[in-house]
Amino acid sequence: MSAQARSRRKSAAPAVRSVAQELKQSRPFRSLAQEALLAVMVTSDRLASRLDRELAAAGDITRQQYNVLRILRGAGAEGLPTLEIAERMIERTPGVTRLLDRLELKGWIERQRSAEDRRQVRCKVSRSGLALLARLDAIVDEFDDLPDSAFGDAELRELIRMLDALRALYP
Amino acid sequence: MSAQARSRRKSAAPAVRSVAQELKQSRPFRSLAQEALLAVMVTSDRLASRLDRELAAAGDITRQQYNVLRILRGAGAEGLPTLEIAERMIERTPGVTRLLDRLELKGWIERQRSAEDRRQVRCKVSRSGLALLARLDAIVDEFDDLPDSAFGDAELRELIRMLDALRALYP
DNA sequence: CGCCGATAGTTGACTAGTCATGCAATCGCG
DNA sequence: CGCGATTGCATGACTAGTCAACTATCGGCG
Repeated sequence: MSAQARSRRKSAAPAVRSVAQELKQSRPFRSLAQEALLAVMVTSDRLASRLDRELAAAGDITRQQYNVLRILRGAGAEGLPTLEIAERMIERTPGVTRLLDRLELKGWIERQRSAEDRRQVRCKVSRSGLALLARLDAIVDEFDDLPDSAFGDAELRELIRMLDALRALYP
Repeated sequence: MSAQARSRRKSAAPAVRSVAQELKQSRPFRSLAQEALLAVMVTSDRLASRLDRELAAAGDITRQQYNVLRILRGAGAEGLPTLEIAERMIERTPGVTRLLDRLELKGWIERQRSAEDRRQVRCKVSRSGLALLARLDAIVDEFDDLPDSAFGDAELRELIRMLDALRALYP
């Protein structure tokens, strides 16, 4: 199958810039592998900061805070203990504790020590947190689905496969 | 060309885990596009934190500090003004100023107000900074070239192309 | 029962990135 | 020439992520 299958480009094409150009890098890359790794990281940064801006504009919330709210919504009425949230975020606990502090301050979550195991702190989305999520979901969905218009399914699968394989190289 | 051309897998395969598995995510993704975006970000995080650990172990330095040192080495004996460094890092100035503060404290760079334009601060790698870089380059090169053993050139080119195209969607 | 190790979280001290502000040096234009 | 706009950084106040150390609770075992 052709490389650029169905990449319908916009009228005034937004110019596909290479990683080297984005970085104003003078010298070329040592290897294709190096360029690929850098491309992954630069692309990720761009995606993340774009989403950060949209979320901040729409709901004065950060991406990580949004993620925690979604995780908690998914967990239902009983909520989740702190460490469980940390695991799903692939992040160390201390950061999560403080992130939850901020979420609680803004009134988007509620926390209370578990009765069965008093070491645990159960966290759940508040009513206003759910309302916020409802507003934000549309924005995030639109953001997430943008590639569908420019890539075919086969291409996306290929991209995902390569990224999964790449991760497997760095355990 | 076949999808998994020459992916020589190791004997006891390191198990290719999907993004969903990494995240302990219960529900599947809404779209392939969403999965791809998440794969980019999760993979980037993994790569970055792996490299972070190796650099910290080898030279008590962070990835960003290492990047600045490399940029300055590339700039030669005259060094670069602060804002120029910031541009090449795709980062806002305040962060760079403070990063340079820390680099100077550790003795890896030297700074001084430019004579021609006294608003500028010229930064250059110190002798000890160069020595550090020499030690670290081997480590980073090895890290960067790892994918060469698992991917073919055509695959890497394809990956890079898709990531470039993806970035173009989020200007 | 009582103590000891494991588990759940919090706190402190860093690095880093972001925005808003402030200030000094330089440029440009009348 | 001089004065206002621009440029180049620095500082302050946040969010976030990391490691190390500490507290409180639970569970199991003698």
